[in-house]
Formats: sequence, C-alpha cells, structure tokens
Amino acid sequence: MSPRAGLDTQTLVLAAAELADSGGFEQVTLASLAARLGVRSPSLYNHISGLDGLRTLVAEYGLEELYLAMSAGLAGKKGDAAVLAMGEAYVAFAGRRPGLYAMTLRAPQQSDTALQEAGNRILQLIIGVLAEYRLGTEGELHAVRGLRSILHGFAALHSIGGFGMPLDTAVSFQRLINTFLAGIRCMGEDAEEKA
Amino acid sequence: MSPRAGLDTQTLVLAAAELADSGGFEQVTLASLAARLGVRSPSLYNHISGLDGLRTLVAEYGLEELYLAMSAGLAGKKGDAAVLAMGEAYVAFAGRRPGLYAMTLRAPQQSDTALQEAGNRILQLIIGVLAEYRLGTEGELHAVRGLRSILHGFAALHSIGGFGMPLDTAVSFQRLINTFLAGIRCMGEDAEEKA
DNA sequence: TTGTTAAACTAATGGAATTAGTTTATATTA
DNA sequence: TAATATAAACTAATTCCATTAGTTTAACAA
Repeated sequence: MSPRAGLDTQTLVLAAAELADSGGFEQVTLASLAARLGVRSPSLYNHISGLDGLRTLVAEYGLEELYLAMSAGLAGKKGDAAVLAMGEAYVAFAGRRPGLYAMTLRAPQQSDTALQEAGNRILQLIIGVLAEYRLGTEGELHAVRGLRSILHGFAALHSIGGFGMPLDTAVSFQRLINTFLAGIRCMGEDAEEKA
Repeated sequence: MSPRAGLDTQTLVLAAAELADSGGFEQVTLASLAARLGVRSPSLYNHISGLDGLRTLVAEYGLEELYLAMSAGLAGKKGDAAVLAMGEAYVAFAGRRPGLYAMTLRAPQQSDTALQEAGNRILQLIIGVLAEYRLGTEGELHAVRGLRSILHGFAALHSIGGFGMPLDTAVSFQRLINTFLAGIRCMGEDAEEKA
C-alpha cells in the first residue's frame, strides 16, 4: 500500500504470535502475516529473515513471555507454594497463548544462542525453585527434569484439549504438583531411614 | 511410471511414518512421499484423502504402535513395576520413532472416531495400571491425568533432545516415576492420618 | 534543496497440494 | 477366449506459498 507502513520486527513478531494463537501453528505464514499487516509478503523481508527467521524470533518472544509469566507467578513465594504458583503460571500461559507456546517448542536451529539463553533463564527459574529442597547435585538435576516434564506434559495436554473428562484441571494440576513434592519428601525420608 | 505400482494405504502410511522419523514432521509431504514410492503425487489420492487424510491415518497408526509397545512393556507386571515398565516403553517408543510420535499429537479432526478409540485404548492401559492403587473414582482420574502428563512431557522433551545435561535419562525417568508413586502413597497416608 | 537510505512495491520462479480428465493393467464376466 | 469394467497409475492445469531480483518512493540528513 503506502510506501511506508511503519512496520518493524517486533510488530511482525507480535502479529505472528497472535496468528499462531488464533489459527494454530499452520496459520503462521508470511502470506497471512502480510495480509494482516496490510502489506505484500516480500516487504516482510525488510524486517525478518524469511519464515524460519520469523519462527525463531517468535520462539524467543514466546520463551521470554513464558519466563515473565513464571516470574510473576513466583512473586516472593517460597517452598511448595512457589513450585505450585510457578507451575500454574506456566500452564496458564500455555492455555492463554496456545499457538505461541507451541512455537517455543519448535527449534529451527540448534545453534541459536538467543533461543538457548531464553530457555536457560526458564531452566534457572525451575532450578531455583527446587534448590531449597536440598536434593544434592545429581538429585537436583533429576528433579529438574522431572518438574520440566510435568510442566510441559500437563501444559501441552491441557493446551490441545487432551483432557476430555469433566473434571477441574486446576485441581488435577495442584494434585500432580503436590504428589511430586510429597514424593520428593518421602523418598528423601526413605533414604534417611536406610542410612 | 508403471500403471500398477502395487501401492496400498498401509504402504503409504508406513512410508510416511518413516519419513516423519527421518526428516521430521515437515518432511511428510505428498511430494516426498510420492518420490520415495516412485510415483507421482496425484497417484497417492487413490489410497488416501489428501495430506490431511494421510496425517490422520499416520496418527492412528502411531497410536496403535504406541499401544502395542506399552502393552508389551507391561507384560504381566504388577504394581510399581508395571507403571515403570509401561512408562519406559512409552518413552522408548517416542525416542525410537520421534516423527511418528509427534504425529500422534496432531489431531486434524476432533470428530475422528478411529483416532479417539486409539487414544482411548491407551488411556485404558494407564487407568488399568493405576487401578490397584485404590485412589477412588475422582482421585484415580486426577492420577491418570498426572501420569499422562509425566509420560508425554518426559517423552516429548527426551524426543526433541530437550535434556541437554550429561545425565542418564533412564535414571531420570525411573526417579520421576518412583517419585510420583511415592507421592501417591505418602498423600494417601496423610489422608489416613487425618481421618 | 539534494542525495542517500530504507521500506515498500511489482514481477518472476519454484515447489507443494489439489482437481480434472486420460490411459492402461488387472480382474471379471459372457 | 474375448469383451468389458474397475482401479491405479498418469499428464495437465490451478492455486497458494516462500523467496529472489530489481524498482520506486518517502523520509531523513547534509
């Protein structure tokens, strides 16, 4: 249209994220993004490096938003309450922005430093919230993997509507986190009893 | 090429599943499938209903294979051992056939009966393995959601190489399952103590 | 005011899915 | 055995998408 539409990279990324949320991953095409922005698709190349570049930027944006949501959920909480609040923020984010969450999982490049850093910040959040359980170096690493699996698994199934039954998913998640934390304590007690 | 290449639906589905495993989800195109089978892409329409139809069939096939793998892992085991063996079979399947596993998660249609049934058989397997823990109707439903989340979350992260650290993933998974089961027992004991 | 730059554009290419219509090998049947 | 019906391949053509090349023009700076 007009020779200056006032676009920039961030505008493209935000619009692409909304496209993902409303229409799913497949809807994120340069054609539909350009149409939404009132521009021809080649014009987008002034701001991004093709579709793969856009996907990478959206993934980074999604990880950043997820990090912010988890941090906000944490909000000065400690112990079990911190784990639960962080997890609930994670699941809520995936439910609120299903397309954006899905795009954070598709890593077009393994050698993408910015993407790795964004993922690392989230990892540090999870590590931090489990640190006070004093699991030892190795035990902590296993626990982090466990909690990541729980968060992603629940969020993904919840996000795609994989839980068919008419049962409050918030309760299911609380129970899952509580079960995990109770298991950590019990296993620790078992280990002490054996010692 | 020849007017009769001897193709049938199952051949297409198997080849598409291998394409998914070797090249990822994006590689499953009618063009590459046709090339692999030595045929022109329109010829595939004699056996499938376009790309969406193929994806649905591959998803059904993947769920069936996953069900068989989980059943085989179960193999007469009981209690904790059964949960662990079934879970390990699940994770191993996702690791062995990453593309096929990924395709089981994309549900093109919600109204696909065959796909729902395939998913239900897997759900029944999970329900069965948790039945002996006597959690009550509601508690069992929550536990099923929890175990499903754990299985999918761990499998997905493992399958896409999401666990970067040099630490045995098999041990991580054993610990996660044991923690979950210990948590179920501990929470049950807590409830009894309160009663 | 004039020149540079960046952001839009048009045009064109190539690849993918899909549809329509055609050919032909195989199977059925008279 | 010969004719016919069917199914599975084909070619041709359309549409949509990503991408590249080259062009125009608004905005900014000297």
